[in-house]
Amino acid sequence: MGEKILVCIAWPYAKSVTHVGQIVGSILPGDIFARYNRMIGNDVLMVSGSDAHGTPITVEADQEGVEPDVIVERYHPKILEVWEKLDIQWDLYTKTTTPNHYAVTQDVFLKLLNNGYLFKDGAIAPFCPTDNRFLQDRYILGECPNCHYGKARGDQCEECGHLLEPQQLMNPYCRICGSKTSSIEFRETEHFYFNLPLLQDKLQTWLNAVSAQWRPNVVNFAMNWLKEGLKPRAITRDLNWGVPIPVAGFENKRIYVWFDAVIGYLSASKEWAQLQGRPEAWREWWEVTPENPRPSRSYYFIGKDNISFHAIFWPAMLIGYENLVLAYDVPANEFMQMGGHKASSSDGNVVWTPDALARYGGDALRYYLTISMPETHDSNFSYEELVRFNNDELVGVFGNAAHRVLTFTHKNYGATVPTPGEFTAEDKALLEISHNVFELSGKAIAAVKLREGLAESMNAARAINKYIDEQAPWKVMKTDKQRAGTVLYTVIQALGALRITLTPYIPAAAQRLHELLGFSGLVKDTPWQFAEVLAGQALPEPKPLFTKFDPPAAAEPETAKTEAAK
RNA sequence: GGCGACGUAGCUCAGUGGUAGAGCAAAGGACUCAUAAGCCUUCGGUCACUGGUUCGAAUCCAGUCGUCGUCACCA
Repeated sequence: MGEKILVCIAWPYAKSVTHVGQIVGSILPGDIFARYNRMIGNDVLMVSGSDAHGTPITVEADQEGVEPDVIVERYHPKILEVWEKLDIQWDLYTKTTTPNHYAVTQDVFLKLLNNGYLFKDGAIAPFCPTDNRFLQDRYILGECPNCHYGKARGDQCEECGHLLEPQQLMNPYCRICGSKTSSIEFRETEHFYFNLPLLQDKLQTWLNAVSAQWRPNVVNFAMNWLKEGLKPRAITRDLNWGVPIPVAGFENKRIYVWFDAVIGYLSASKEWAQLQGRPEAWREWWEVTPENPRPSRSYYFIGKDNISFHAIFWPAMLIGYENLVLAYDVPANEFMQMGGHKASSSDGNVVWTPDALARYGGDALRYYLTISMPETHDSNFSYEELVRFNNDELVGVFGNAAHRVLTFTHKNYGATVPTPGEFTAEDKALLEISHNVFELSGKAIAAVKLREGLAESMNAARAINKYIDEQAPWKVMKTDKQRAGTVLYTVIQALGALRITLTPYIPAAAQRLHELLGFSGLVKDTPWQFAEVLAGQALPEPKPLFTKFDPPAAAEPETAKTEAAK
């Protein structure tokens, strides 16, 4: 058995069906990485789920006049459908409303409390007498003291961008009841704080040791945060939606979402273990012991907005809990813009994943999103580019290489893999490429350079087309059928290699090629290594691997705003 | 405003001290097995700008401009 690999993927809000920016930023890179690791024989546990406790969900629930759980239960099943169509191979995709997650969150809370990392402190918070509840900053509106915009929020004025404290707002009022007659009060309340300064040194030591290979934006961001000095951070709120606080006197408060969401990685691992019928199995990935100081390599696939939570707060929580494995790498991606502008679901400037899937399917979407993955800087989504990459590269380069050879073999060699004769230098060169692509692409994927890993396979596909043109088996066959058969055999070996190396990227297409080459079983369970396609192996009737698409109509908007999809 | 990442051919991007690269787009050519796909050739860049270090800078340093993120109640 190989190494234990823990693939943790950022938890999407359960208030939409996910947009392609979320897919390209964390879901897809995690899936590609996990699939590769399974194929090289590593023992992968890949988990995530829907985050139910985010503020946007309570805002939406308040607007609709329903319980937050109604919003969650509306979207969670739709999200599961998206994973199905996108071929995301989870070990478990759960949600933060499970009893298990509540229990694990409370356990972490109590452990940190007992270990001395939490403390209580008073705070002054805005309170609405009409609704009889404390208000979060963004539930308060008022006049901005800076630009005098009338609907500034308690945390920030959207008009001038000024960061605000609720007390600074002029004529503040409650966003829920809208009452301007009963003025907002500022009442005393009490909360638990996570004493991050106590963990500063241990965090620094850990980061210094582990981050040498991390992406520069992640390392610099985290290091800078530590350099400025950590401050205690409140982890409870005056809310009624979230994980209850397991301490007497705090019945009307909840653990705040940023604290419980990251615990999801641990709670999901435990839930997975229970579902396996091996409730202790999660320890194999998580539990640090003297004999096993690094039970697994854990990777956190997130967007750049999430670096502080995964490179600072969550590691601090794990250190405070003791004996749980810390991140091995946090390969945060930059953002994918939409039509040249920042993606924003509130502005409608997003492409919903189900829309993109309905139009072009999983292969084309996965391929395009990988090609344009924002690994080093922001990228940009457009349907036009998606169609172009599908037509030029999937259809034209890879699909064509497979189809031209398989149809030719089918017509002229009795639908079996021809028996090769002597190999020429050119044959050996292509066979060498077919062997090397495993190491070249694998090395890139292992280093989480996923675009590069895909490029290695596509370079091999280009080499196939070049070789076919140079060898011209349709010409050679007229005088030397044995020689032309050797050429076809050679190309089929190269296709056999690509059906494996492309599996993490476009699993459905790779499976189709697997079958077109006469194999049974699942290519995703095939080891990541060269395997000969044996001479004499029967080949089924060839079919094109991919479908060509018409370019999208020019007038068509780049971002769909279908209410139904959301 | 502070901090960080990024800014390279029309487009998407690689390249972190030694004579500027790939794919696509564009132009031309040879071929015909293939979803008129594929192959070959050509065209195309004062590497955001200014200054500095160096024998030598896309690459290191400083500043400027632009994009994005973050700054502790968005996650």
